[in-house]
Amino acid sequence: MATILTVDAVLLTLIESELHVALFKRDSAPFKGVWALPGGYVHENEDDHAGAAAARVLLDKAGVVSPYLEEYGTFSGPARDPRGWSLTVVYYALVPAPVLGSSVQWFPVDKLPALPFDHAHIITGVVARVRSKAAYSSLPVFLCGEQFTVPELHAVYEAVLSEPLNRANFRRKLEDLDILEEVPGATRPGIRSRPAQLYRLRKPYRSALSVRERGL
Amino acid sequence: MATILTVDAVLLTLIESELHVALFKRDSAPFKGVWALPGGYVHENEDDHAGAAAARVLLDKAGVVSPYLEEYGTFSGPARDPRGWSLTVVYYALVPAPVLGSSVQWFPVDKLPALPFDHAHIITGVVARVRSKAAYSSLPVFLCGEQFTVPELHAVYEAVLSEPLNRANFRRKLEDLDILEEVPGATRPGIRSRPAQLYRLRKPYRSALSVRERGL
DNA sequence: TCAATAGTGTCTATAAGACACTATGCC
DNA sequence: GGCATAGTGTCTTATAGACACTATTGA
Repeated sequence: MATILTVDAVLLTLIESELHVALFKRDSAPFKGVWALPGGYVHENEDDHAGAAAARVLLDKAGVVSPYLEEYGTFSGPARDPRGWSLTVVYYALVPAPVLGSSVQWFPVDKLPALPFDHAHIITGVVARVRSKAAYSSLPVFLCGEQFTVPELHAVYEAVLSEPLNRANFRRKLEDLDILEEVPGATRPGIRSRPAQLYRLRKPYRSALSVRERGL
Repeated sequence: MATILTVDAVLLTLIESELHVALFKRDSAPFKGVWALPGGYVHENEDDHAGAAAARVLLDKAGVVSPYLEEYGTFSGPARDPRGWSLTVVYYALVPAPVLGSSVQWFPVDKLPALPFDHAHIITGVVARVRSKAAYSSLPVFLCGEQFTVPELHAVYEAVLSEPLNRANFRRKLEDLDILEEVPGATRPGIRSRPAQLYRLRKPYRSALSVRERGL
């Protein structure tokens, strides 16, 4: 069993209404110096489970503590890593502000550089999963900051789903979901227009997501 | 990296309208002789990926080639296996006829014996996933044989979801899904009643599943 | 012919989508 | 005051659920 066991993290954010993924310059072989997903070995003495390893990688490499971190699946085989048979557990996370470190860079998900291993394939799969989940869950709220207005969240959904959503119906379904609460008295000023009420996630939903029977 | 990497398979079937899971008597340590999920190490020279290892385990231990085999997720940590830090990739499969081998036995999913590792936890998760998927996909057809009648499939859905489904509406939604085709001229004789038309999955759906926006 | 289950037609209730309207703050 | 965007009320349309009916076989 010389199997290589790693975790990889697909960190996503929204920049100018486009999904972007965080890539890092690899600092060791193989593919040293090449842009790739942040990842690494599981550390048996510090990681309580594979998900903890992914969280550690995100913290170390991007300084990010993501409230939403979910397993996507595994990728494995004899050919995906030049070192031999390998298996990686892929996690994905959504963050609001694109935190920029020295070696991290954000790339639009449909304009990626050449990627090592099967990372292009992995990103394709995760993006499809996120888009699909957005249609029937509250996933996209994690792309907003702690506080946000309904029109802002509306724009985020439209960006992720890349289709227009009726404003009034969007509000109605948000209301039905009952996952947001008003921030009392707080509004986001409008430029030359009416300010919008600020909302935040209700506590029970801060680290999980809410699912609707039909789409949002 | 002395990490233990395994796959485990949750093989499910329906016996007398109850979900049952296939358990095997372990033939090696740890927990030798104890009922457990079929599983094992990945064989780097024969398994093209972790899913292939799961398929191999199912074939070797249960003689089953399941048309539907999907990854559920990973379970990992320092404590789940007495040998040390371990990670298992869990797959699940649904089969029609409860094939019985010498060392395999079917247990109702809510009346399991004491299980080693975190197998009880794994089964709970998979069963929840299967029940949830049944509500909006064609998953349960894999619990039927190659050919089946609509009333039979109807009963399977009711068993998995454990709630009554309106016959007429069930038929309408099946029709909308358009995943079945009539077996020309073939019917299942009724005892003292009208025989039912036999159907089978259309080819494109024989190894995948179809998803509805709303539930079935 | 009748018991029993297969299969269909149609009405009703609910939820989604469309759209027009009102409200409010900033220039 | 008027422009721009926030926020609401309501009509229409699609889909899900309920239910009653007809159809077909075997005893």
